[in-house]
Amino acid sequence: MSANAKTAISPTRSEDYAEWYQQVIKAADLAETSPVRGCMVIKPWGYAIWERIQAELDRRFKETGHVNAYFPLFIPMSFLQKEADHVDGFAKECAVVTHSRLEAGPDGKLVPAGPLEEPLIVRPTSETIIGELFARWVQSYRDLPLLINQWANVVRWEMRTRLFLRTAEFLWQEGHTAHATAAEAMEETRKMLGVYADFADKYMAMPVVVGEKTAGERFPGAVNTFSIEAMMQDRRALQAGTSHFLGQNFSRSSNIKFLSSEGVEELAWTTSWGVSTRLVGGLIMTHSDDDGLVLPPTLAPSQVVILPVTPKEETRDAVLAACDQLAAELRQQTFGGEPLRVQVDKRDLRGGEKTWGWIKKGVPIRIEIGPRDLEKDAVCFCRRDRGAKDKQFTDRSSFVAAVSKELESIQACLHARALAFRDSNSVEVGSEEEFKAFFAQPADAGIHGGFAYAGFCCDPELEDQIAKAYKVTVRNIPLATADETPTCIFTGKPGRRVVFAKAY
RNA sequence: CGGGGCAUAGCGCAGCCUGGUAGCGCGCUUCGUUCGGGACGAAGAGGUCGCAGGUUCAAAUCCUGUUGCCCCGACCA
Repeated sequence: MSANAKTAISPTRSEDYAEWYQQVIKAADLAETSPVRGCMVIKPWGYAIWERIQAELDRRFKETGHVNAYFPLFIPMSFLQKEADHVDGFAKECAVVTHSRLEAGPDGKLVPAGPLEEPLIVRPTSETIIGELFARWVQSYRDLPLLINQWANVVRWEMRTRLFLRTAEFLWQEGHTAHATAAEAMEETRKMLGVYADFADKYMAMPVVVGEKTAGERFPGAVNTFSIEAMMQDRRALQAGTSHFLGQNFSRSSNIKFLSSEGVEELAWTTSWGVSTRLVGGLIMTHSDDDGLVLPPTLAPSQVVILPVTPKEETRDAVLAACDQLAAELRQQTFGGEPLRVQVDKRDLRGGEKTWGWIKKGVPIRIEIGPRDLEKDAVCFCRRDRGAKDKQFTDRSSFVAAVSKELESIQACLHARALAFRDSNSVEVGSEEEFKAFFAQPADAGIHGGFAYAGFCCDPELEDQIAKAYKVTVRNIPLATADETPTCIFTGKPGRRVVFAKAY
């Protein structure tokens, strides 16, 4: 980065959005591509964010009665085959294990040997293998509901990858539940969708549109799929989480049966729901600016970083001691019910370099403490959601007393900003002409469109044509207006109120 | 899987057309001067030029093959 650049990230969002995204990840040291095609390496700062996401979601899953378990990475090929739609959906992108060992070939190079009787696939998702186990575990209605979650990696052999948003291997959680009745399974599906929506909104400060997917966008094998959709700063939609009502499809294929209280053998009703490391991508594209990553305080691995300013050797020790003491005091404060995460950066680096490093990493509050502050018992601090030059001075004790409020304010500002952005790029569309005009705006550095709400008849063939013609898809049928029955802007038939957007 | 591009120091690139001692910027190390801020100077470390063959007295450079990456399409919970 050149010293006279106006922004820490180059290019800026408006110059080249896709490249800006890559550069933010690089500048914040979140992740990088690996020697393995399509796979990413998540670096400590990026992984710490994922750990924050995990911790909070795990807490919410436990709160709603779920327990964690772990199922095999490998799935016998025959399992995938049991559910017809499921095969169609995933067969094209499966990594397949066919051998059990390596041997030296004639030229001394290793070759696979010991062919397996039945090839194994690396899980692209675990419905089939978990279904097999559920069938063992469930005999009676007393065994239900079965509420299981798994934190795991999955592999989907993608053609084109982007860090966090689409990689061949990614980390996620997949909840899998079995219930005695359809109503209960549907309630579970909706409940977990709600957990995701609330988490995204409150914890990630990322507003989402909660709704049901159309038939064309449904999870392979599901009866209904629901999603949360967030608007990124290029106005495209990111599917940030999904929750599926699987009906009895997987119970039938995996034979998950139970004896009801009336002594009748019935198939269980199952659900599955997941979010992945894609959320980190969503986080980046929701809040970050042309100076790099911007983290909401809830998710920031460090919420406050203290930068000692030590211009003279004589005052150095006193400054460092004051920084440590301030850090200790700040750690007594809480945010979101947890002690503040505070770090003192004593690295022997030049001030500007250090400051910009933390700006690019997105730490919510930076504090600078120097000898002059010591004399005045003051602190100088900057909020990441404001400009890099926006310094505030206050006396030390009132800063400590107000720091939690300050973090809350940052969280609220980020959310408000994201919501305002989404709303200002969302329109109601009443006709096909308006639809065309909205999405036909000339692409400017990859930024165009937005969310278009419209009546749509949900005919899968028409949806497909629209996708081909405009590269726009129905993101979902928002639950908030699910009872409305507007006429379709394309056909005039009765339809649903849907949100259209270009999608990741 | 189709079309195009690229592969040379940790990162970004030049050199290739016209074969002849492997270079530049950033970063890194040391020293010095600076420093309430993305500094300056000096001295250093670091590369079998993606890989495998071929042509040649001589290959980063020419030829053939191969692998990987990027972009555009197609595909995509």
